Amino acid sequence: MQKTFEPQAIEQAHYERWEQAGYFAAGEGQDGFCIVIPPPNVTGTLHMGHAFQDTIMDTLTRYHRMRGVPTLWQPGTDHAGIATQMVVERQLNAEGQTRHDLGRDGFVDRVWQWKETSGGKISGQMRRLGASVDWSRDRFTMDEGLSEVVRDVFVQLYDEGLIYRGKRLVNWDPVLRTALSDLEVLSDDEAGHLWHFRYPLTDGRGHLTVATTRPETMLGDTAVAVHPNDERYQHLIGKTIELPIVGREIPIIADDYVDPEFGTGCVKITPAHDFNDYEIGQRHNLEMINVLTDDARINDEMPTAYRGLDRFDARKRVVQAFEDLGLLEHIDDHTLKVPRGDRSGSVVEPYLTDQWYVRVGPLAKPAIEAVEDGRIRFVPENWSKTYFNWMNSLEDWCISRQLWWGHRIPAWYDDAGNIFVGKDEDEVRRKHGVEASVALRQDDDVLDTWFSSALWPFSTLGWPEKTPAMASFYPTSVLVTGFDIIFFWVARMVMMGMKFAGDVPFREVYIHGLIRDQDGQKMSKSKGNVLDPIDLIDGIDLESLVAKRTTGLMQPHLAPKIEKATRRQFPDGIPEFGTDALRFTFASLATTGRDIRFDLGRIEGYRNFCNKLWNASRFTLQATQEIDLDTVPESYEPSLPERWIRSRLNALVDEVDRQFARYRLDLAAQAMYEFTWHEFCDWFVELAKSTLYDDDAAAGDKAGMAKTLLDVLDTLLRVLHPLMPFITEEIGLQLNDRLQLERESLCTADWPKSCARDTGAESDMTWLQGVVGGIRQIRGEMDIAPGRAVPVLLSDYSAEDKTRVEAARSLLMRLANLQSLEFVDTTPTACAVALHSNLRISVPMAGLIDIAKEQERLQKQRDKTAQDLAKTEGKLNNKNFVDRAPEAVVAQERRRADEHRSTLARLDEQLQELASLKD
RNA sequence: GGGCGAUUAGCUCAGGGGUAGAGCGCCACGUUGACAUCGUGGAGGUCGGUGGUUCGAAACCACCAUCGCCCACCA
Repeated sequence: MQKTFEPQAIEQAHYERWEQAGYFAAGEGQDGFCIVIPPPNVTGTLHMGHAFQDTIMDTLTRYHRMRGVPTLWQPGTDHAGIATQMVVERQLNAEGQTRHDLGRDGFVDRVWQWKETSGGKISGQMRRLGASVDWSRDRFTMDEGLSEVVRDVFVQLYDEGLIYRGKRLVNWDPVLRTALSDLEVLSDDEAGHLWHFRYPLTDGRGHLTVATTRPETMLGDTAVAVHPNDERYQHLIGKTIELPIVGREIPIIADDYVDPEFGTGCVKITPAHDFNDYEIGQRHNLEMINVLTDDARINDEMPTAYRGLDRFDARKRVVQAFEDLGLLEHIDDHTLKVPRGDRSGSVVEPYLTDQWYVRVGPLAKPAIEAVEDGRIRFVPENWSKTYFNWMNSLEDWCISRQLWWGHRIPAWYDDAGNIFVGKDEDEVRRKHGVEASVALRQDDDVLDTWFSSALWPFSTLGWPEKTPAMASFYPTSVLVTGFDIIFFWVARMVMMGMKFAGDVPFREVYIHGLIRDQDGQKMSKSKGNVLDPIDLIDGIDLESLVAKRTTGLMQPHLAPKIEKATRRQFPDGIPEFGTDALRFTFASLATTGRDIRFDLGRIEGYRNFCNKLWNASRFTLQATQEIDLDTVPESYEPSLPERWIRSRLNALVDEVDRQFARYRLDLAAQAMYEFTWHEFCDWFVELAKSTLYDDDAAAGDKAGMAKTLLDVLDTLLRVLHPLMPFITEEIGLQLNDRLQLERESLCTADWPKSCARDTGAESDMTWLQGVVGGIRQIRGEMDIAPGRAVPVLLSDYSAEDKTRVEAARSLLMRLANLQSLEFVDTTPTACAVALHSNLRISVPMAGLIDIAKEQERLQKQRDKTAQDLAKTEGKLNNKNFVDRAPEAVVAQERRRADEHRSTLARLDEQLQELASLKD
């Protein structure tokens, strides 16, 4: 074995072997464990969030696979309608073309081509991460099979009246020229103005003043509203005004919606361009006048001077017109929520169009109940609140998009405008009796990407066929995802899963946090703080990293800033950490429901951990190399360290089981780290040396120790495997020969069963560690060179102390590097002393110890003990405490007080002796 | 306007009614035959504030402060 662990040397070869051997193939049988992957965008690449999520899913999957249940981690990718279409359109633009040059079919072909070249990137990255997905089941949301499921579901929902087509206001993205769902619109505060316009009364008796943030929409005003109880305007209700510029006479109406406190208390009503105004328009039967074209220019119905103007130019023109007419009262600065499309970033317009909707009410009800009654459990629990919050106030879901890339809506129209819905044109004609002579035209729109995503848990498992996979794995076990798509995805999967697959899509939803950079900033290309998980695995030099971060920016002027920050943060680039270290880091950071700052210090620490494990294994193999394990005597009785380490190992297995069950990968990782480094390496390996390196030790004892060392390492590797598959595989296979195992991989090895603890061994070892600790403390604080052996005298010992020392004499000698270890009745005055319970451990001073230094050291201990004693006595002197606290607690405090008193007395005694020595 | 979360060592974070924990960083000593990506020892915190419950609160409750996120139709 190499002296240092080199991840690159082993990772990829192991993965290829695993994949070829089919270890990740879906198991068969009942009660399987299944995770469906949240399908990443097929044209994207994996970012830190994916890597984090994949680590969690892979760890859980590997864990359950080792436990022997049928297991499936279902992989796949999403066609990501808008995102993908934009990527390809941008490519076309770069070639001086638009999608319209190619036409719909040509463009879609082009996207498919891009999908083929790009799709492999993600699977390559997932393989690097060690993801144990069943590649043979890989799916794409626009696969023929999945597309058919989409059509089936659409048709059934339509037939049941749960999908309908309707003309109403939608969120319209005028750059992409498509409708968006409410979720795809993000509203943020932006600085704007509140314009105060005068609208003259038709009767010529003055005017009223409206305040608006959208002057250009006044062209479509069909009323002015005031609050019914607003005394200022009572006399105006029912009158009309003459709309400036347009000259239309429109009514003044009363509606509760108006807040008299805001603005002037008069609101212009534009039902075709504002959601509230739309509602008011419905209530008052107002005309809806559309002002805009689909790319947000003033349309040809409007006064000629405005036609064709972009909405923001039109705004200026309208304001100017009011000013010219003397009707502009004043302009206030005003902060308002501006709705923008999450993809294009353009300001979204409420726009009157025909769209397809899912009637979500009937679907939401069972989906709410499933979480209420615990058939679906959120982890952490509090996310269910977020879920309920949203589910209880659902609006119908606009599912049509005016895009080319996606599932085309299975609806056809005849020339009369009749709608026929069915799987395909043939079926439509049959089902609705449409003659071949009647021309049918398919709807141009495609479905919202999330429509197919909502079907993912059962469409990937083969629904509507009664496949073995459906039988074994539906409902799936757990959905692992971020809180940002609870609404987009989780809720919709629950609704669709219950409606179509007849049960919840998953039993648990594990919600993890967002990966942020070291400063808590969201990672994004434009901030230039993105880390590529592969770069953390393989390392990357500074120049490549700078280049990567500064090319392809949407805002190239940010490049110098990004470059500077990158050079400052990574002066030497990023070193190679390896996949296992990255995975272990993710797991350690996976605490409940909070965002994660990715700290390079952590991953470095876990790379060191890999190296530690590697070297402990190297030791284990080397030190036991020459030993024939068959020579372990049948009567072999394991030594204290062996009994102890096995007991501790059992404790580890229990702990890891417990933490995996509650998705606390951080605590599981911590337990693994603690055991591996601080119990196995720090203590057991050192203790084992006492036997293995002792020329006088019996051959049988050596063989026994060797066997234990190898066994424990093997079990440990299996415990670590779900989190660190590569390094454990590499070492584990090297143990095969020694342990006469025939396994080909740890992927399919048995998960260790935990056994009973050996409490006697654990307390003996705790005692031993205390004694060694006492001596080491003297050594450390007295600056005695580690290489220098010291004599130790023991006094004030109990019979148990004596037995324990004799049983562990050689261990003590080695671990504390002792020259001698003797029991004495009285110790010489000139000693450094450590107290371990009642046992007095003395190191004679001659040549080793400075009296003043020892005095100082003991004084410090004395102060600390006196403080603790005071605290304890304070409690015991409190009558309430003694009367009301549980007996065990009181007894514990009494014991503690006794110990402190005794320690204190003996420290004082020792201090006096040192003082007398000095005189 | 509603809802959620955070506040613990210099940094990043666990914990949780019974004397404050880890990793990293820091200081000291160290080339002992797995590992300097290491070993041993050490320093470092009135657990955001104020009240309450309790024999006992860093933990539970209330309020407050600061920071963050989500949802919501104020023109």
